Amino acid sequence: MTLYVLLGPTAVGKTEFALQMAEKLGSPILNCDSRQMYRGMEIGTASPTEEQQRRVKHYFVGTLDIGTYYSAAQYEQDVLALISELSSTHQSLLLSGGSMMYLDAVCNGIDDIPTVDAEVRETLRQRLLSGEIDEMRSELHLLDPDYYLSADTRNPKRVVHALEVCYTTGRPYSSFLTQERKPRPFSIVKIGLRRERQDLFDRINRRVDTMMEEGLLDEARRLYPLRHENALNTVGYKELFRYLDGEWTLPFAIEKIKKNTRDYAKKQMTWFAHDTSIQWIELRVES
RNA sequence: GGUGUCAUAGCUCAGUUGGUAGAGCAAAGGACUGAAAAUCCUUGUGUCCCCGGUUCGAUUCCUGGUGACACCA
Repeated sequence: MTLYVLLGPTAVGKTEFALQMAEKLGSPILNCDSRQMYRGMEIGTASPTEEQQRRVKHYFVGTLDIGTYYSAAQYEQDVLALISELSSTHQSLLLSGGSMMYLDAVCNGIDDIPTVDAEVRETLRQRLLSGEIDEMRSELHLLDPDYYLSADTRNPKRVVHALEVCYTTGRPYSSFLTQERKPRPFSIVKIGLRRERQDLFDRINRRVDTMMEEGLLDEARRLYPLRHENALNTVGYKELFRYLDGEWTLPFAIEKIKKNTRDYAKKQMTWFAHDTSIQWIELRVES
């Protein structure tokens, strides 16, 4: 069995390319976009349409309720389980998406770290909110000096997560990090889509305008009551929430969506650039 | 045609009482092991519109151009 992994920055044109590829391979599409997995965010995440989903069977699209906890590690398990099930009837399978860490979890595996205790998580979250980051940094320095040295301790998320693991397990966070690559019972072929930067940025800007025409603002209004859920800390929604809160004007929020999407695309390209196993396909400007 | 104001980074502008300049936005580079479309870090040399003058030294002051805008005819 061969797993084809189609990846690339947001708005590069993965969805349509994946459909054609899936039809050729006779494979369903295993989605690897962390935000398209949530139900109710179809416009803002440029999810495959119902029509596209009729063309090819999709997995991991709109399967989660907003507010459901999900992670790259869970995704790894779910995808591996599905692949093992489908591999009895398929020679080739197609995974497509741009969520870097999720892709990495499927292709290389992610270390087995115990699930963080919900109470510990909440306590640390509160402490962070009340400005105790310096104390938390000191605690991490004490509990896991190795990790403290190598980690970016200016990034609160890194400090918090490492501490979460230290407190729930009673062991240093770094003791769970093996750097080992997990073997897979199938071969992996990675195909990357890319475009000239200006072309990609033009597509992003245009796509945001199209989303607005398709009713992104209404979608955001509908989701507004859930705005504090992590799934909605997402480009396209977080900016419109600030408009709805009266902090930003609508044109300003739209410019921010475009800018943040461009930044996201850059971040994806930086990540993918290190992966020498990717075979790149250069897409050209469409008229 | 006359008078006035302005001309500085890709854009909008600040500033230098004369010692060659800095913000915002845009842009660029990077990190990443469990909510990652998240989170975090780094990056500002540009004929200071052009020619000449004064000066040890001009982007800054002066003459003359050119362009933009405003007002008056």
